[in-house]
Amino acid sequence: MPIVEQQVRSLREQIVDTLRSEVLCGVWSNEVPVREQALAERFGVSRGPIRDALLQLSREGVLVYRPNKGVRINTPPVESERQMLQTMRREMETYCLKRCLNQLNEADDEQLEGILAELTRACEREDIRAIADYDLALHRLLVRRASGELEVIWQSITSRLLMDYSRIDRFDEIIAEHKAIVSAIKQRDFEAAQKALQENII
Amino acid sequence: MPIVEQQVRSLREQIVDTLRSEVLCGVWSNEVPVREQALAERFGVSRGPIRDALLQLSREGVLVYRPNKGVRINTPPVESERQMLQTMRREMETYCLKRCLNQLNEADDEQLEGILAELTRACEREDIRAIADYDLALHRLLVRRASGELEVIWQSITSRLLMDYSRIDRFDEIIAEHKAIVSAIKQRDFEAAQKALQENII
DNA sequence: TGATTGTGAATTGTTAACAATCAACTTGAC
DNA sequence: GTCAAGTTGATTGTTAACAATTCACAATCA
Repeated sequence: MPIVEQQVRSLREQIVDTLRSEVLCGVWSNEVPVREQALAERFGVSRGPIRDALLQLSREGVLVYRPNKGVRINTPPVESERQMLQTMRREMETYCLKRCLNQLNEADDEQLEGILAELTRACEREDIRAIADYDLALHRLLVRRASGELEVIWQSITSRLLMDYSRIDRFDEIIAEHKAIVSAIKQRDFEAAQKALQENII
Repeated sequence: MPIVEQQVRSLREQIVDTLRSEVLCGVWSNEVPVREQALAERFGVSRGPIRDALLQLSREGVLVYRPNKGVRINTPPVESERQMLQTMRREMETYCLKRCLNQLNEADDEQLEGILAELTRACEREDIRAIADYDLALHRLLVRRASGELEVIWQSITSRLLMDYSRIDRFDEIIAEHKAIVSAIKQRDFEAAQKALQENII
């Protein structure tokens, strides 16, 4: 079983995930414009799926789309906006935790442990991109188990929050926080899990 | 000056707005599958822009996309999920109100009055679709003035909430509530406007 | 009968060519 | 030298044809 569940993913979704991961981790420069043709050649596909992916990321708030001018990387939210989005993310993940906690099974627990292990390894080698990916994968799992239909909204909020990736630094804290979350979830302890979640989303 | 500001809108965005409005007002049957070719012929364009629009509406939670199987209309959120989304919407619009209130100008006031007038007329002729459109247009104006980048998230949440359009019935209440909102905004009275907003988002 | 496997029409996914648009540059009059 | 209009190259927007996939239905076999 794969660590991160990977059902049938369309070409577009694979491209979206790759590009989002890169943008959020600051791999892309804000100066260099995003060109469809260049991306198409890189992924070995035509411009069609690339356009799909860019449109989706625009709709997600990662990129900004301007008619006839393509896309550019969005700017991070201002501080007050960021705080509001944080509040919303906490609200949403708390809801998802409450809703999914009692219907999680052993396979879910194993998957959480798997993601946690990968996250730990990513922290050890200080791989920012992998850290962000597995961090989000863990939270995403909870959202998905609660309601697949909330995932798109959750993703938009979280992507906006990650637009300034400044918080990814204290690696040991990241590991400790996520260990606490997984541990509480495995014990089906809602209060503890919620507390751990709140402390992780800062 | 148009009632609802309508800058340069791409073909795709026009299609998205039309389709969203129709789906949310229950014009579409949940049974009849959505076919790209049929929509393309209806709008007099090729399947490309239609695909773009359907993908965007999927990302918005109005439609559900399944690889190689097209899209279907999403189901309304369960009650607990609905309440959580309501909380988030209130949170967000309160923030937007606070942020934009003091930088609104007379033109904005006029626009709000214009939307309110259209909303009233729509209520009088009991045009559900127009009611929903102008209702959202009023709220959207506040969100846009606060932060154009929040609009996509706001739209996702609101679209999900409108998936069951059951609340659109007491027309006189709708008018009164929005009159209160616009009145308080024109006086730049944050407390009153917030209160009116909270009572409108139920 | 019931399950399974082909078969073909319908539908979505992808591609490449073409049209429309934009931005930068050149040209030329003043 | 400066500004305006025209030109050109690059980029996005749209289209229609083609490829891949799915679904319904019929044919086959145990």
